[in-house]
Amino acid sequence: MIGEVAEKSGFAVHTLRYYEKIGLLPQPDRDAGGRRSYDRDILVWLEFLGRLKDFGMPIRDRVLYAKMRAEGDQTIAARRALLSTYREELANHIASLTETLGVLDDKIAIYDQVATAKNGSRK
Amino acid sequence: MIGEVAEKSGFAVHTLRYYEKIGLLPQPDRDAGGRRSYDRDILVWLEFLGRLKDFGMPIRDRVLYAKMRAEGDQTIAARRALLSTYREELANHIASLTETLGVLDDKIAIYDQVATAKNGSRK
DNA sequence: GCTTGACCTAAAGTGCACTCTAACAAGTAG
DNA sequence: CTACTTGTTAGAGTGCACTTTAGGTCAAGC
Repeated sequence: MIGEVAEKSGFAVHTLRYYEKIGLLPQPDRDAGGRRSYDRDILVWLEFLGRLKDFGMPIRDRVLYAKMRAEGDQTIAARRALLSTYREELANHIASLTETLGVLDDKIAIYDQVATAKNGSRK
Repeated sequence: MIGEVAEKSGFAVHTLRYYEKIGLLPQPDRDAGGRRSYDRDILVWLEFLGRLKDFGMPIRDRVLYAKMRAEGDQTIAARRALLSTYREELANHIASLTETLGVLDDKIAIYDQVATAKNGSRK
């Protein structure tokens, strides 16, 4: 079962066990042979964790978020606050990356100009 | 002099020496006491390196780019190709981050709804 | 002349986030 | 019955990008 979740989620089997150990994933049920048997909604959670990871939330805070989530409704305000902080950071980051995209486009355009000038002068 | 560049660029002194050792920065001139004396345009280069770093270009490729740059015009096509590859990657990354921003906003909105429902039911 | 502070080098250490190893168990196909 | 696959654990190892340490030089101020 862990292999299947690994394949569908894109995380390695090792990574799933590691995530479980550090508290990012809930302790799954086990089958008769002691193997992990996951709920289907684990994939939704993993997809969300992947997003948190992709934009740079450190694993520490992902763990914190996961633990609060496991504690239920009384942590909603704290979870909202945590996500809000990262939401702002992400918005700033996107703005800065968009600027960088423009810088790269400018650079590439300049390289093209240099190349064209060379071809032109070579006639 | 290295302290001044560190302060203006935002990179630590140690990091500047490390960057020099791995070939990201040119070997600067030295003064009588053997201290690094940088050209003013080092700051422009550092700012660009910072951008390459920020969007996730690994140091390996930053070094490759720096080395090609040092080799002069004959590497322009290769440099253009390298930047183009990362430009595409960056555009995709920005798209995915923008999607994630939406996901976060949705989550936050849901948390707000839950909080409102609670206050309402509490009367 | 001594201290302070900025600089120097080479090399070891750090923190993050996995990733792999070793040694084993259990179920399945031929 | 044997081989193969998939799973189990604890703990060691890896790669990246710095970051710190150890041990030193040099110029300026008191």
